[in-house]
Amino acid sequence: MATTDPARPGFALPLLLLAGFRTLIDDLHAELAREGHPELRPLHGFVLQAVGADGTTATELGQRLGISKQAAGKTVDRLVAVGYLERADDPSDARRRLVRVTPRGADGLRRSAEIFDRLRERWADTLGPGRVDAMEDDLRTMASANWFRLDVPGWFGG
Amino acid sequence: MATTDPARPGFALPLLLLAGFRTLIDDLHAELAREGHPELRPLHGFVLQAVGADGTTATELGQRLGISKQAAGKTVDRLVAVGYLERADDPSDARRRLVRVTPRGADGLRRSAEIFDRLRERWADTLGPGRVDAMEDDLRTMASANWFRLDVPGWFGG
DNA sequence: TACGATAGTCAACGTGGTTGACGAAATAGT
DNA sequence: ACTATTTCGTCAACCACGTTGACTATCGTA
Repeated sequence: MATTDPARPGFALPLLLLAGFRTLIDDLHAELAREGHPELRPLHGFVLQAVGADGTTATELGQRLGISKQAAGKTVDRLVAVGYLERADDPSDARRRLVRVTPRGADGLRRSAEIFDRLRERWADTLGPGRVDAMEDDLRTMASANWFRLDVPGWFGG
Repeated sequence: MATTDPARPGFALPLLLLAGFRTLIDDLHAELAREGHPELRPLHGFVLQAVGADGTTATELGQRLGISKQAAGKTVDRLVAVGYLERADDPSDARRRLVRVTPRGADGLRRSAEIFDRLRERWADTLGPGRVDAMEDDLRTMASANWFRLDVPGWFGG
């Protein structure tokens, strides 16, 4: 049974996790901007990922992201406006409007994956062998459940 | 020089850091709600912390939080409305409006610190000795800079 | 065929952020 | 002592992201 070390206050842990997340995301977008994607916002990458290679619909996207279909629809609107997503009619169901990643969106997605890999290597090189693996494993243990919930702005604000 | 392990894709790390942060904050607010503070939102705790025991002004708060004075003022308005902050005139400077934590706000702050300590102990008990310390140390190494920037909703969204 | 379920959109609203403009008060400079 | 500048707070307009409720169009089925 651990007891609270005054030098290790509990509130530091969430702050550090947030700072780590933020550092990675900021580094990603700085590099993404250099590589021709300055309009991409942190949220957008997650949305593109959730749309996936096969495309989806706004309602399904909302379910994947843990937000309402209306919110998903509005987010798709914005991504369409900046050229990362496109809409198409579904010939087999006139109610549905397919949402697909454009070539530009796919390029951003591919570069994001590469940049994240490079950033992880940088962390691994700096921290030493096994440390990033251990961090990931520990986080997987403690945070098992709520993975793909990306309603961050509304969740944090309220 | 590390190279990318297909079983350890780089994009998992930020997701796990976010999930860890989110788990802690959700657990905190679930407990806070049980202890009589159901209105407190994730952002609010950080704002109360930034106001501090001595009080501050909207402009200074904005600087501490990394947001504009106008945004800080609006956030203070909302916290005043739910009874966690109060405003008072500064007798030595008629331009300034002092922002102070109310007794209710101080209670929420104190409980938050205790709950975070308990959550950290839970993590330490589950993960084993030294693991949380190591995680904190590693995150401090990698995320050194942008600690107290709490413009999360706008940063993430855009 | 008529009806219930589903997809998408519109409208109104709340929270959190931004910039620009402005008045009032403090401070600095002549 | 009187301007000139700076600073604090606020107002207004706007954007991003989320919510709920209502509505139309379409699909699938009893």
